[in-house]
Amino acid sequence: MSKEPNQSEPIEILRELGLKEYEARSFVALTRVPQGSAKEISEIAAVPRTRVYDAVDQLQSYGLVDVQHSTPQRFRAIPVEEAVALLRREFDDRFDSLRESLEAVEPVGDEALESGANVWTTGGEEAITSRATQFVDSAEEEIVLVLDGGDDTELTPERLLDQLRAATDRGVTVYVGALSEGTYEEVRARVPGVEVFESELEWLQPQTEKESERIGRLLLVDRGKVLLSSISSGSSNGETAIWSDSVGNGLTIIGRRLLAAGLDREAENLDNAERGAGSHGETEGENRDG
Amino acid sequence: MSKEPNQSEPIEILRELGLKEYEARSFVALTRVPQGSAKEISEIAAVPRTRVYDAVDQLQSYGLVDVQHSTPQRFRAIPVEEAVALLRREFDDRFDSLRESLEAVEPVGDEALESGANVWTTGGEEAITSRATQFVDSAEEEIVLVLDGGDDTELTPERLLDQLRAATDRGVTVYVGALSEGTYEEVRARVPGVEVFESELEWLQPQTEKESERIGRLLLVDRGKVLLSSISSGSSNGETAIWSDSVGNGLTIIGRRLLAAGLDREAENLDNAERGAGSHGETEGENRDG
DNA sequence: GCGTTTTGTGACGATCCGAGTCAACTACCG
DNA sequence: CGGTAGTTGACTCGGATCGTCACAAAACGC
Repeated sequence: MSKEPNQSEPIEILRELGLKEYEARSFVALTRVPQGSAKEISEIAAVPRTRVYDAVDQLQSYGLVDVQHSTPQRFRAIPVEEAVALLRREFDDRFDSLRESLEAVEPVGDEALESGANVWTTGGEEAITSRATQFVDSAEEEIVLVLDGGDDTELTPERLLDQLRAATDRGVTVYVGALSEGTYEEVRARVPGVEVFESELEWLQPQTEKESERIGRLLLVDRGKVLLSSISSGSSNGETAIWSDSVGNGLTIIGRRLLAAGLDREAENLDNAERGAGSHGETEGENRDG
Repeated sequence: MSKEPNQSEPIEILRELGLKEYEARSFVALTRVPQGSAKEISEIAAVPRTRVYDAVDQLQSYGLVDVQHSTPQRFRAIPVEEAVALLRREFDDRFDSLRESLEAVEPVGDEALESGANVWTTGGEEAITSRATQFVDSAEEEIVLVLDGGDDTELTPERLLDQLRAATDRGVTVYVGALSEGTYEEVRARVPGVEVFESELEWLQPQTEKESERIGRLLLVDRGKVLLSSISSGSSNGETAIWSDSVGNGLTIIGRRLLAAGLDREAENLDNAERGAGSHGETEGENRDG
C-alpha cells in the first residue's frame, strides 16, 4: 500500500479534526516542503491560488503554520511532531471540558432507572465490546461465547479476553464456541480454564450468499443476558448488536436454542429447560430458515 | 422545561468533535435522563421530533447511545464516563494515523531549507509558547524577556519557566522585565538566578485606549533572536507573534532599542552597539509602515 | 369495533457554509 | 512609465444541514 503515497489520507483526517478542505490541503502541502509561497502551495495542494491566503491565515491562527510577511509571503508548517502534539492537546482539553459540562447538567430526570428490561441495540465495535465486557464482568455462573473469528475485525480484544479469564478465575464456567481455527487457538491460549467446543453452529454464518450481514459475536451470560452482534459488510456502519440483560424475553429464548446445538454435549439437561418455552412458538421466529 | 444556559456548552464541544447540531442536542438531552422516547428528547433538546430519529440513529452508529426497538422506541445514552473515553480513543487513533500519514508523504521538497533568515509570524498561545521555548533553549549567552503579566492569559507556563531556569543553570544571563507585580514575583521565585528589572517599558501597554491590542511578551535571545507577541482583545484570534532568529534585520534593531530603556542600567554599552546600525536603515526593512 | 392520538418514515423547501471563480487593487521589475 | 506578479475582496454555485410538513402505521380510549 506504499505504492503511491496517498496524500489524501492526512487531508481526510485533518478534516475530521475540524479543518476545512483548503486548510487541510494547504497544511499537508506545507509539510511536504520546507517553505512555500502562495503559488507553490496552490500547485502542490491543488488549491486556488487566491484562496491559499485565507486557508493559511486560519492555519496560522491555529498555530500550525508560520507566516513570513514579506513580498511575496512565504509560509512554513511547524514540524509534524509539533503539529500533532498541538492538536492532541487541544482536543484533550475539549474532552475534559466535555466531561465536566456533561456531568454538571446531567441531573434532570427524576424517574428511577429501570435498568434492563428489554432489548436494546448498540452500534460501533468499541461500544459493543464495552457492553460485552460488562456482561462478562457481571457473570456469576456461566458464560457462553460464540465467535465468528478469522476475519479482519478484532472481536476479541485484550480487555475482553482478560475479563474472560478473570471470570474463569472466580469460578464462572466459560464455554466458547469458535467458528474458525484462529479464534479457537487464541481463546484457548489466553483463557486456560475455558471449555471450547467447535460447535455445529456453522449456520450462523451467511446462509444466503447475497446477504451482506453476518454474525459477529454471540454472548450468553448466566442464562439471562444475551448479546448478539452482526457485521454489515456494506458501506454503512460496521458492527451492530442487540442485547438484553433481562431474562424471559424472546431473545433469550432464541439465544438459548441457538447455543443448544453446541451446548448439549456439555450440559444436556439445560436443553430441556427451555424446550418447553420454545415449543409453543415465539412470535420472534425471525430468520427461521426452512 | 427549564433551560439552563450552561447546557449549551457540551453541545458546543460535541459539535467541535464532529457531531451535528441535532446529534449533539439529542445526546446531551439523553445524558440528562435515564432514558427517553423521541418525544421526550424532542422536548428536552429542542429538536424537531421527527428529526430525533435520524440524530439518534447516527449517535447509535457512533456507539454513544443504545436504542430499544420497541414501540415507541426508547433511547439511552451510555454513561458520560464511557462516552468521553470512547471519543477520546477515537481521536487518539486519528492523531496516530495523522502522524503516520504526514510523515509518510513529507519528502517532496528538494530545496535545502534556509532556516531562519527573516521575520515570521505565528498564531496561537500554544504555538507561540513553543517557539519561545525553543528560543530560550537555544540561548547561549543572554536572554531578555519582558512580560505583560497580571492578566488572564498564562504567558509564563511551567515549561517556559523551567527552560528559563535551565538557561541560568548553564550560564546564560537572564534579564526579565516585569510589568506587573504578580509576574515579577512569580518569575523571581521560579528562576533564582534571574536579573529582574522593573523597566520603564510601561509604554508597551496600550498607548491609545481605543486600541484593542496590547503587547504579550517580548523575548530577545543572544542579541539575535527576537519574539514579540501581541494579544488582541477582539473577537478574533487571541495571541499573535512575530519573530525572527536571524540577526541584522529591522525587527532585531527595533527589539534592541525597545529593550534599551530597561537594559541600559544593566549593560549600558550595548545600547550604543546598534545605535549605529539603526541609523542607516537595513535593506530588510520590510513592513516599513509609515 | 371505531375513531382519535401518538409514533415512525419519508419528502420537501429554506438556509447556511464552504468551494471555486473572477475582477480589481497593490507592489515589484524592467 | 508600463508590464508583470502578488494579494485582497466580492461574487456565484453546490452540497449539507436545519426545519417543517404530510402521511402511514401503530397504539390507545371509548
